[in-house]
Amino acid sequence: MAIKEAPRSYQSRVIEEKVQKFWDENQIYQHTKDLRKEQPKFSFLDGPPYCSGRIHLGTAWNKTIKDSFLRFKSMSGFNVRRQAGWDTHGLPIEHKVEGILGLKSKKEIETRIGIENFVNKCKEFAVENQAIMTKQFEMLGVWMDWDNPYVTFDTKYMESCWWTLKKAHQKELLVNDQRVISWCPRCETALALAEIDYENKEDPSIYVKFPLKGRENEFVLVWTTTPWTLPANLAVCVHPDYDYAYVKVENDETGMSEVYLMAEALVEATFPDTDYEIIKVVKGSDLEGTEYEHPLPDEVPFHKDFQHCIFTGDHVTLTEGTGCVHTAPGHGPDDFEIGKEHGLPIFCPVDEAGLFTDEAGKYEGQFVKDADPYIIADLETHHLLFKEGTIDHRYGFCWRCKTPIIYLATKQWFLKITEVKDNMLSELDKVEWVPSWAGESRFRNWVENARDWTISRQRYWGIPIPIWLCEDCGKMEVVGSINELKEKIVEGELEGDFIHRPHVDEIKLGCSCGGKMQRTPDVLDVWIDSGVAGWAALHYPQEKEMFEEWYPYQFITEGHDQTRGWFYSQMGCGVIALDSVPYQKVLMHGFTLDEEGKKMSKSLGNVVEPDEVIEKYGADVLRFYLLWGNKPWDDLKFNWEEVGTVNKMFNILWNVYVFSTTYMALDDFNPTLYSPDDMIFRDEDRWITSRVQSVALEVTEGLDSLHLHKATRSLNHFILEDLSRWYVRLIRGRTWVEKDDPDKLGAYYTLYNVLKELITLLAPIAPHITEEIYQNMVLGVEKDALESVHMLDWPLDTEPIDADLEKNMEIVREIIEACAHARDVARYKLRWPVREIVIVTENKEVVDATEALLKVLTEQANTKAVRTSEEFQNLTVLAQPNMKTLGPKLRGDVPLVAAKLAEADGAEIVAAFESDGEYLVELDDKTITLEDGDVVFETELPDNVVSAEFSRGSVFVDTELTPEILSEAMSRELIRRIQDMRKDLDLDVEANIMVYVDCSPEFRELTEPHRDFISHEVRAPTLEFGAGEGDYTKKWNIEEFELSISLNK
RNA sequence: GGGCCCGUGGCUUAGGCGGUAGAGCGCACGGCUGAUAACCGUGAGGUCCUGGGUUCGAAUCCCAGCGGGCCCA
Repeated sequence: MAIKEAPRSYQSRVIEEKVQKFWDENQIYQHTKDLRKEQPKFSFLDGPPYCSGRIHLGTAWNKTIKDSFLRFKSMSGFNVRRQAGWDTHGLPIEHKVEGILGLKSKKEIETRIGIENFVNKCKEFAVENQAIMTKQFEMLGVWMDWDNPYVTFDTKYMESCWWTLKKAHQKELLVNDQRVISWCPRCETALALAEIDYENKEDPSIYVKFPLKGRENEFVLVWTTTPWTLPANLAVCVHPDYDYAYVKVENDETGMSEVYLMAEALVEATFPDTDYEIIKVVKGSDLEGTEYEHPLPDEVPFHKDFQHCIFTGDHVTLTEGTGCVHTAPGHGPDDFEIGKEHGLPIFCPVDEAGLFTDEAGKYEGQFVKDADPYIIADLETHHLLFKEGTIDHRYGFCWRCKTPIIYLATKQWFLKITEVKDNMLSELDKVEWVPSWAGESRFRNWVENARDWTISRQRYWGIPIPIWLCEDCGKMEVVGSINELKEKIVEGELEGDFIHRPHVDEIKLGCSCGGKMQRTPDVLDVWIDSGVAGWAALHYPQEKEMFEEWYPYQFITEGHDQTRGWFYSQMGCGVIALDSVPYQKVLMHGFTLDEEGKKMSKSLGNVVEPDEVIEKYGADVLRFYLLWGNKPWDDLKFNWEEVGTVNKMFNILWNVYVFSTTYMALDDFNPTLYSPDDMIFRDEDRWITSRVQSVALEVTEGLDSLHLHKATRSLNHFILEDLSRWYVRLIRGRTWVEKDDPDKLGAYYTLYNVLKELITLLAPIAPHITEEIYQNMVLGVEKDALESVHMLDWPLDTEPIDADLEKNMEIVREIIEACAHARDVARYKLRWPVREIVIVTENKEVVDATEALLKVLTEQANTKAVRTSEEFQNLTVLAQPNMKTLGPKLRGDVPLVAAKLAEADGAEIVAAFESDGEYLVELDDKTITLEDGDVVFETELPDNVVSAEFSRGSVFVDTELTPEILSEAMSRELIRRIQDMRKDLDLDVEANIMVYVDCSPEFRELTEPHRDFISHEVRAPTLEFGAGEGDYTKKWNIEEFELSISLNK
């Protein structure tokens, strides 16, 4: 075994497929888990993705966070529970299946297909999707228990869910009640708040006149955007504390004046272009009990005998409308409350499909939204429509079929969340949130506003509500387990998929009264399904052992949409079932948006598939990008260019790896054969070793605190700046030495250990490339090493960290970069050495750094000498007469003095002023005394010096071309040409060649002194001057020299 | 209307316990050449959304507003 030379280019897909196959065939995941079996537990609960068919970028991000963090935990010595979960029930799949089967309505499910077939199809669909999505997650490199996931349709899982409901019943938190709830007329089912999407929608906006009883031409003016709810109007609400005005207005149509009752504050906005007169103002409370007539008594006969009047309520606002609120207790939650308070009937002339019933009189049989124009027309006919327009506002839609929701009064099952809200809030305080505002502000706000939870659904594919009601006495029984069901069964059998509909519907239980109990036909809200995952995944309470080991969970992470979703449903279910919140720490992550910051959606056509990214750049690049692009809790604007940038980083990492293995393979390097005493380590070796440990510290802190972007940024900086751009550059010369040179070995050894450390740190985030490098490089030489990089212990060793050394290197790097800049200005090539550099600084740190890393500095600045100084002494000082003072004083002598000053050494003049306070100029006939201020000085760099500044000083580079320098420069130029030709021939790195240089005598004279050096650098034991026969000959121009080089293999 | 988050060069962003604004990409120019379909250097480019306040000093803290996003009424 030995380190093999790595493939020249980074081919992510090839590597990733190979690595995944390796994991698979060798059960690496299982082995990694086994390795940590006896170590402290870390329990994690996977928020179950919905089996919709394909993962999207957000799901990929979610699982990447989970996988990276859990791999880190595992390497840090924890026995991690990471069971995958799947959410399978509910409307989304029912819809897909309806589509597949060509069903158009809920009714057709029962009449055309039958519930059993439908439910079977739904299950089949979920199972297929689960398999597809599992493959996608595996391709992303996610390690979870894919073979043993929790699935919400699993019988044991459902049993735990039933138990939860039974607990709720025992605590009297499960009630059946008539309330007004959000309803989807397309799916014909109740919806929970979490199942409503809000989007903009255009609706009618109408002002309706309700005639005040017993008054001629006086009306209450009400505003509504849902004309179809007017047939159910039973009252008008006003705010007790606001002022209400009687407004007199001329009716253009009839020419008669009419009086409208409305909130005074809204009069101006309601009559922007009309003359009006306020004839009276009263308090809202004064209006209580005022009677009015329904506008459509002929169309809806119900109203003929009903007494309509005005009530007061604090829910009335003055933000829009008229301050007189149309109230239909059958169609609005607030209205419902008002109705109950005043003993109104809950009049709801609309059926489950959203069609008006016979109670709606004229409108019977019409779909409510379709009836809007007819109702408006009827109002118009009665001259009761004051104003008609449209409004664009936020409106709720069914989360699955996008049908606008309506509010209906129906009997449903509820969990009385309002009664456990306080417990939820105190449990919330025990949870650690990242970021903290996610819990302390956002989630708290949501819980504080919690309402009772509508958990019954009039659908098919879901966990059947385990409630049986006696047909005779009405007694209610909540079944909490399968055994309990078996015990109480009197009719029907437990066969087939007995726990799902329709089989469960056929099971009847015996009642204490002697009657039979029939199951309530509803299924559960799917948010209950996932809400119970904490214990249902462990089959608690049927099985207790795992529960005791793993509950509660130390960590969960989901997107911010789960504030109203899983964070909440788990909290609610947990408090109801176990009086506790199931999770201890939550990372709330963001959404993936498109490049413009818009939501990705099929209709916008801006969806980026994870597969697409993996295909192009690989899973590691995608994973790294997702954790690098921004803070985890901010929304991520997906950006292809940025992915490309990450890809570049991986390429460079690969290049470093190729570089390393090329030489290590060539020399058959094996770090286990040497002890550090056998090798020479230079400052740069100690530096990179220190650096990688500092990075380890940053990565650990970043991952630990879930500031994942800090971990990736630290790694990114290290790979690019420290390792590739600096360390490899510094050691390049050392790798080009033959034999087992201790200095070269020191570089190899350091490089090897730094790379090993780096891939260990990177392994949780980029599991494939690191495994590939580990398999070749580490397992190539360390025969006793663990079989996978993911089994290694997390490396954290602060001992090699040398802060001074890191600081010094930073300074020296800056100086070297300043030198490069100076050379650039002077157009003086890096390849040519310089005589001297002078670092001018008053900063002691710079002087120290220069001394400490002199060798690095000398080599990289390509200079023969380095000097530090507090000032640059070789400046030429130019002295010139100060015309302002000397002009009047010397007059005609000025040019003479100027000439003398120009000849003189400026530095001497400065010295004279400093010592004597004056300077004497000898003219032919007299001596002139110049005082301080009579001369102005300018400094000038000598011709051969260029300077550049860095943050703590300046560098002066002496570029004078001495014969020695030129000789070396030409030799290096020659080497460069020969190397270039070697590359043209694609020679092996270690291949020897013969070289003939046909050039002028001058060039020969310049380069010959370095003949041995040249031979060595280009691996040419034979290096001759003069024309020679070669396999490959090329003509070159170097500066003014023309030459021809021939190579022989 | 309420809650939360975000607003920093053309793009993506770091910083955010107050002290002269950092980076990457892109662009322009130059360089390097055995890691090289790489790489390096330099440069241009910023009212840190706006307006107030606190302070010797605000991108940072406070208030108000504007714009965007999410969630809810």
